[in-house]
Amino acid sequence: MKPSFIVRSWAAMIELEAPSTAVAAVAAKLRSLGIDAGRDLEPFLRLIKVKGVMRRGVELVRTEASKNSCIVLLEGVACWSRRTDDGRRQIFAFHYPGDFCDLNRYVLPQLANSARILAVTDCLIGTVQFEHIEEIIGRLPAVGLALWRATMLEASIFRETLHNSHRPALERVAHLLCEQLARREAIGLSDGIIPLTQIDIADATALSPVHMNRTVQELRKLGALSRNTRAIKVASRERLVEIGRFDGRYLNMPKLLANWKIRLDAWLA
Amino acid sequence: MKPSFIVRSWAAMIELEAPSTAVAAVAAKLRSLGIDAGRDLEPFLRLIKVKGVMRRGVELVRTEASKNSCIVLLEGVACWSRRTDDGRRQIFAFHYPGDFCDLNRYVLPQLANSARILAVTDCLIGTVQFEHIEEIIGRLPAVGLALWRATMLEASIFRETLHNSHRPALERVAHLLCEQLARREAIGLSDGIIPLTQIDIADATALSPVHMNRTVQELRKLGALSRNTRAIKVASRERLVEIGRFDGRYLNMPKLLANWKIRLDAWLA
DNA sequence: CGTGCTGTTGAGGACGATCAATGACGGTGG
DNA sequence: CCACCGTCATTGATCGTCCTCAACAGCACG
Repeated sequence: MKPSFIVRSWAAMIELEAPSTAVAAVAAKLRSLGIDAGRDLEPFLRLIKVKGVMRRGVELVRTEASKNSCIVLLEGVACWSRRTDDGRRQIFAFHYPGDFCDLNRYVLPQLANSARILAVTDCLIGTVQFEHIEEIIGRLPAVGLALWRATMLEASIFRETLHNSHRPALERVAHLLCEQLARREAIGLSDGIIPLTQIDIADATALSPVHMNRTVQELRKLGALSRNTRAIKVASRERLVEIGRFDGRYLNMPKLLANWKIRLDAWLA
Repeated sequence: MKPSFIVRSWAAMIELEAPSTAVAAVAAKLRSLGIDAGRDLEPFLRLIKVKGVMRRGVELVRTEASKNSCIVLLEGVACWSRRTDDGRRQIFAFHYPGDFCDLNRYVLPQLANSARILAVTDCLIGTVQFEHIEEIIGRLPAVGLALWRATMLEASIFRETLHNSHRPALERVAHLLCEQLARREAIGLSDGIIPLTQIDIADATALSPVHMNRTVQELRKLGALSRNTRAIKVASRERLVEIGRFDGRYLNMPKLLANWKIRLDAWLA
């Protein structure tokens, strides 16, 4: 990620040289939440201030000055994590461009807890002031509902993760990778590469790195992941969906998933 | 639960003979979400229609007629569950009086999925029409924010459950019981009895009933649960909190938890 | 050209699942 | 009142998935 477009100005995002992919990702996300592209989208985009690049591994700290704002991821991958009792890192969910990383703080600030937002890769982030959110919700109620939906979608992902987390390692990892693949495709990242280390995935599935590695090898052997690279690259989406018994409807992206083969069992029972 | 107070009328809840404990529970819940008791509370309570008693084990079905409404639990215990691939029941969360069981359907109806609301004990339920929610949110924005908070609180519980679900059985069960205890105390149920079967708890912790039983026995041996009854009865809250390393701040009940001994580690790190 | 992180492999051990059987309790109907 | 039945609780034995420890290889980085 070249830092050429980093601007710390407080001017509006769309007036800046924020990468077009970032703007597109945020717009795609908002549209999927029901924001009217013609009327409400632009006013909201104008609230996003580009903050800058955060290096991989650092916490997306909220400085004292920006305590009353929340973070929008513009480029890269972040995660919502916490330390477990034994000092391990647990990853609740990954964030992709267009995601609001800590919108929960707007709704329940007193709950601000031990969770941390970490940059999993180098990240470009923006912020939105709480007061601006409050103002636009009052002015455009549809935006309020869209933000509510954004948090509900996150809850839906938590639920699915919870469901997934008590399944055997192979299915578990396959399912997680399916989700990441779908969410990346939803914002135009369709190269099939999932830019996470095996350790990242281990922390997100609560598997040991060792067993994670064996599981990845198994997925490669089964033809779901590519064998030609150290990176996590999906070789066969169908295979992965099948292994993970992935039913992506919890992600609220009907159009995208129309192209996917999806299990129907649970919905017909 | 005597059916004497069952009224299927559409008159407002507080004008009915809904048990006072139910009204108190709903009111307590709403107040904890930031509803102004003097101004916004009563208008909201008036929207709740008492529906009737559901027997233990049945699904809290939404009839066609009430498709556009959501369920408020008034008495008893319900759960949000799903069938796993192998036919097992998985419980995501329990519901107590005052909880909105499916408010998510109001926000993201298209996501209405394979999840089911089941009565874990006999339940008294009420409903609120979506149109009434929409109306009151428009009129009293504070109610809208409170409902958003309600869904966020649920998400917070999911997150904690996710965190908890990768710990050893003993801690896991102790933590779950702590949560149920706290949530019951919050609505005035302070007898220390948790009206769940070991099978219910097994389904909520993804443990086998056999191992669940051994864990319960261990908790009894450790003095956390009472040995004098078949029921799950807490003998020592302190012991249970200690074993489960329970930090209840994710529940958003600061006043209640002031009496609890709570771990501070994660918050100071 | 080391230094650190990530990926990879082997061996042993633990936690919890599974199978199977029995006991205890509550409700139902004769 | 008692016999019956279903659900829940309890116990023992075996087995499997995944963790842990330990060591090493490969790649990226300064």
